[in-house]
Amino acid sequence: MPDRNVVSWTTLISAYANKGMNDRALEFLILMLREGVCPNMYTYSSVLRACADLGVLRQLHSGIIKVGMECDDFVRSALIDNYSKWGELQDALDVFNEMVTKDLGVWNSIIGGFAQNSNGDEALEMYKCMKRAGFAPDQATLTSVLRASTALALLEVGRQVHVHVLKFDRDLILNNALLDMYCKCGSLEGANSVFSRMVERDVISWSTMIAGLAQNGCSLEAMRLFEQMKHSGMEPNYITMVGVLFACSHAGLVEDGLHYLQSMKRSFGIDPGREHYGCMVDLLGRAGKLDEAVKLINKMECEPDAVTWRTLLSACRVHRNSDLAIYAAKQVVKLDPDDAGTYILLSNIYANNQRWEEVTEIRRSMRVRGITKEPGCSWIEVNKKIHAFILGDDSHPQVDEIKRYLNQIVQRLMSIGYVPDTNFVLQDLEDEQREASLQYHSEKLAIAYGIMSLPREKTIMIRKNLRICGDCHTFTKLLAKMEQRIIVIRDPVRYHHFRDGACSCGDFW
DNA sequence: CGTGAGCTAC
Repeated sequence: MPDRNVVSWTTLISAYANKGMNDRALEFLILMLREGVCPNMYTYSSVLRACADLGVLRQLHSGIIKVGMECDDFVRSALIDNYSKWGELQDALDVFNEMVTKDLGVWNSIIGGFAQNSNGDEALEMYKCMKRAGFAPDQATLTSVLRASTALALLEVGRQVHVHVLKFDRDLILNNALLDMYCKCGSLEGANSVFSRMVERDVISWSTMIAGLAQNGCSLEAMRLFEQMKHSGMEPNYITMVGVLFACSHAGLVEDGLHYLQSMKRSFGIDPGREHYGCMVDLLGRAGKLDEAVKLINKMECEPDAVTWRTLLSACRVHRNSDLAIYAAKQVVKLDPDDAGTYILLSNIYANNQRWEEVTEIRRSMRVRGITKEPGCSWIEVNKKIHAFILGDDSHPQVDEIKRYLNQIVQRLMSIGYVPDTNFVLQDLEDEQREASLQYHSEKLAIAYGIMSLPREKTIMIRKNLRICGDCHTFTKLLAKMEQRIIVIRDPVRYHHFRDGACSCGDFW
């Protein structure tokens, strides 16, 4: 038998890891340990890449510590990366903090870990520390930082990052992230300019731009870009088609949507999945074809999930169909038992129909499960600082001034026909959110602050934790017209792009 | 001889 040293074992393990044959890679690690060959840092960083089980990861980690291999940058970076993949950020951070010196790869791993786990604040904080420690960001760093700015809707931070991106202006992944940042921060000018300057575009670039146009209320442009994409010879993928159907639904193109859904398998070899059906339910729902939407859900090859039913529920709300709303809401609750908004909406519908027993039952099951609705919170970026407004919380230093200003706005709007909307039956607002405090919903405060503080040409970009209520939606439409401002509110589900008295969602959300 | 980190979705 030939002599097998650590290198030959490692070569083998690394090859399996590269091919995604994770079980094989682990088997060979065990075999080599059994033969008494001690793994080195190359072995561990390869096998960590192949580890797809959190328990095994922890075992490997302790093994690594036993042999003193945890001081290697590659090994630590692989550990951080793998813990992040499982969402175990505390473990990732512990590994990171134990190190005295860190190389760029390790910084990239921890920044990427936070960015990918929607922990944008931490990612940006780490990025600052990294620069303070004297490291220059590379493509991977900047991509993660862009992702963090995107998640937080921080256009100004994203613009600053753009300056660094210029050094790597041929990096496709980085440009794609930049494109997405501009789209999600409501700057189609920025996105168009990046897209037109890219020397190379892949399917992700096109898909990002198509979805971005549609999200910002430019569905017809999105459809035109899709035609251009096909014309250029680029093959659409699963995600491209989600964007295309999303555009169809926002533009009310019922026929086109049905056509693409039916033909995408034949034309592009893509089987329609949950996301495509979701767009179609949205499309049919907007058009008021609720029965057809239900039929489509029943016809899906894949199981509908909570998002699918929530989409139908939205349609029921817009078209004021209480019976179907109750049915859809029950499905949502079944699949997502912690969704406070749906319980509240259901209870409001029952209350409106004097079905008090059901109201009591729902309130009881919320208590039992410990479900409470978190207060509405809105964020806005002004002078590179994030200002948070929480319903019923007056801690913003200028809160009195902002409220005075908001009251003036409301007065002016009422003089041109704004009537506060107090129909809450098919909304998920709690009792105390309905009355006097309606006037001070967090997005209204954030918008008022934005108008006070930002120059007229700047888009007012708000991020919200809950969906916008009907009254705030009407208020913002009228305000955008009266003040001639562009206002973007990004709620957890969709974008509302207000301009000239209209919203990109078409009053459907 | 054999190692890490970044992009699009209802």
